[in-house]
Parts: sequence; structure tokens; C-alpha cells
Amino acid sequence: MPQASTYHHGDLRAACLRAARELLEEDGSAALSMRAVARRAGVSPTAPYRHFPDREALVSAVAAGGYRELAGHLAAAHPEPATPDELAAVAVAYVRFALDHPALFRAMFAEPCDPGNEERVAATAAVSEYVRGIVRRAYPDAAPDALSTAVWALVHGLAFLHLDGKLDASTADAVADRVRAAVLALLGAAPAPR
Amino acid sequence: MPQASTYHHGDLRAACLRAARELLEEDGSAALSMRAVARRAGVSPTAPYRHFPDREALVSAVAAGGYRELAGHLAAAHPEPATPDELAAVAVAYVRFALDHPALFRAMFAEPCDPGNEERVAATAAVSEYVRGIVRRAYPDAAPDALSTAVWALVHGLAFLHLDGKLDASTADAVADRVRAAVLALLGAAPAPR
DNA sequence: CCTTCTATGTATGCACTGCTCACATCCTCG
DNA sequence: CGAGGATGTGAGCAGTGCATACATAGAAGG
Repeated sequence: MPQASTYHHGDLRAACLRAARELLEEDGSAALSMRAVARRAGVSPTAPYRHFPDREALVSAVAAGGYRELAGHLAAAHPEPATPDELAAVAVAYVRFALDHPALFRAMFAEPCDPGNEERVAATAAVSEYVRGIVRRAYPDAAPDALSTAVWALVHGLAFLHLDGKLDASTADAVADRVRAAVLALLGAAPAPR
Repeated sequence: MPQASTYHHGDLRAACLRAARELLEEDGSAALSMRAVARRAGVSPTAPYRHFPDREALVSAVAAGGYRELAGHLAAAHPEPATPDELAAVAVAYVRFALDHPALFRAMFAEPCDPGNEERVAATAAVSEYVRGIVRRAYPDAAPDALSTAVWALVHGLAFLHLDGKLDASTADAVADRVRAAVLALLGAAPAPR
């Protein structure tokens, strides 16, 4: 625990990430400015630049955290899904996450994932691997790449269409039903699970 | 054609949209500022505000144009798709459009489609209806809402995953093959076309 | 034809932003 | 204990969105 020494913050990097995350949740991505983060962390406007070379880097770090959080959220929905129903439950959790954290979710996908940011690349790769693993386990006889790509794309697209108001997202149940139905429809085309 | 009268531009609104579109294609969404648009249109920094109440409105108008362009692009891929293969061709065109105009595509979906902007809402509704109509025609016996939602989400998700570099988009052929395979897989689960 | 009204463009200015650079402070380690 | 590097501060620049007051021109009506 950092003592109340005025000058050095103690863990400014973490404080910046937390502040950025809060700003994102409260007022959306437009409110996520370096200076606002600094204000919220109770620090001078340029202090965050000691930990993040530029705004891009801050956003990428927040996004990376978002990926980790998403992975945890999915795992919580079902640790090792194997049946189509279990897989659909994970899909519902994915869309739920997007709807619960719209600004964060957009930050995670709005800008191109610059290959320069290793943390971010690694985090997205982890999600990708997670989905692939699930599909491989559930459908060992299918072409895993094609099927997991299709599943991820379907779920990802559903998340965005709900976010954009193209699909009614007013009740959680309706969203869940829609996502489940779409995923099960896609999986119906795959070889039946063993 | 407007004469070279210095003061009044002639059709500044259209010029702004064109300039904004160019800036988007050239340097991405960050370069799309009111002032940059004004500069490119050869007009004072605040002139565009006569035609767009704020930046949001300008972006929404550009996005609306993008939706119309996308609709045209899809129709060009196949005017009235009925078979799964034809439908897949339209899907490929959708993803192609996203990859050819990444910044525009992101502008179309990055921010929540505020229900206030009628032009934008109408434009997205048109695309939605277009997809629905295709699916209804191709699969008259399926639940049209569920199936068209699933198809759109799949294709939309594929577009974003390619945009974000999660799927290799280096060659157009590879992208097309992947999209086709995913769409045909999904459609395999639907009642066969008559 | 001349006035007036309104749409459209201009000029100025404020608050804010990302970012740079010079400086201050503190912790660590030789 | 003293040097040096890490971390924070401060002032300042260029650029932004936008509001407000002003200028201009083309159309409408006498």
C-alpha cells in the first residue's frame, strides 16, 4: 500500500488504467482524455506520459485489460463448454459483456489492433485461442479453423448489431434467446458433437 | 456548375461530404476534423457549421452515404440472390467493402447509431431490409427474422475480424473463400431452398 | 429599381486536447 | 553519502470543437 507521500504516486500506471476505465464506463470514449485521466488520478496533466507514450498506448492497455476481463467472463459462463448448448451460453456471455460495457467493447475493436502493441495482440490472440479450443473440443471432427472463425464472427457480429441498436437489446432475455438461436442454427450445420 | 463567385460556395454541403470522405480514406477517422474539412473545401473554419450542427452530424451524414454506397455495392454483386451461392457472393461483397473502405466502415459502426439522425437510421434500416428480403426470398420456409439476423451478424462479424487483423486479409481470394465457407456452413443449417 | 430579409460564409475567441521540453523531487545503488 | 535514473511538475505550442457577433449576396416584395 503506497503511503501518502505527496510527490510520487506509488502506482500511477494502475491508477491511470483504473481512471481510464471509469471514464469509459461513465461518459464513453470521447471522455477518455489523457488530461482527464490525470485529473482523476490526482496528478499533473503530463504525468501519465511517464507510463504511456501516447493516448493510443493508454487505450490499447485498457483494451488489453478488457480482453482479459472478457476471457474471464466467458470462462465464468462455462469453464469448458462441450455441447452446443454450453457453447451457446458462452456466446450469450460474450454479447452480454459487449452490452454491459459498450464503450470498452468499442475501444477493444474500434481501432485497428496495431501489431506494435504486444500486450494487446497477445490478449486478442488469447481470446481467439479460447474460442478455437472450445470449438475443437466440441467438434473434433470439423475443420476447427473454419468453424471457430464462423462461430466467433457470428457472435461478434451479434454483439455489434445489438450495440448499434439494429437488434432490440432492451431486455436481456430477448438478447439471450436470439443469440442462442443463431448459434445453434450455425452449429446445426456442423458435424454433430460426439 | 457554380460560378467562381468567391463568397458563396454553391454547394458547400456536398463539398464538405466529399472532403470528409476523402480525409477518411486518406488518413483515417482521426483526420476527419471540421477544420480540415473546411480547409479542403477552401472555406473558413466555421463555414461547415452552417450545414452540420456539429461534428457528430457530419460523421453521421458521411456514414449514411456509406450505407447507400454499401447497398449499391451489394446489389452490384448480385441484384436478386436466391441460391446459397449467390447469397454468399453478396456476403463476400460486404466484407470486401469493409476492407476497401476501413475508416468509412468503422465510422458507420463505431459510434452508436443515435436515433436522432433520421438519415442514418433510414440508411441502416434499408440495409437491414435488403438482407432480410434476400433471405426471405432464398429461404421462404425459414423464420426470416432469425435467419437474416444470423446471416447479417455472421457477415458483419467476419468483416470486423478481418478489419482487426484477427483473420488474414492479405489476399482477396483467401478472404472470399473464408467468407463463402462460413456463410454456406450457416445456411446448411437452414431449410434447403426450394 | 430599391429596400429588406434570410441564407450563407467570415472573424474572433474560449475551453479543451495531445504532446514536448525544461525543471523538480525522490529512490536506489554504488 | 552522493550520483544517477525514475517519476512527477510546469509552462507552452499547435490543433480542435464550437459559440458568438459580423459581413455578404441573392431573393422577395414594395
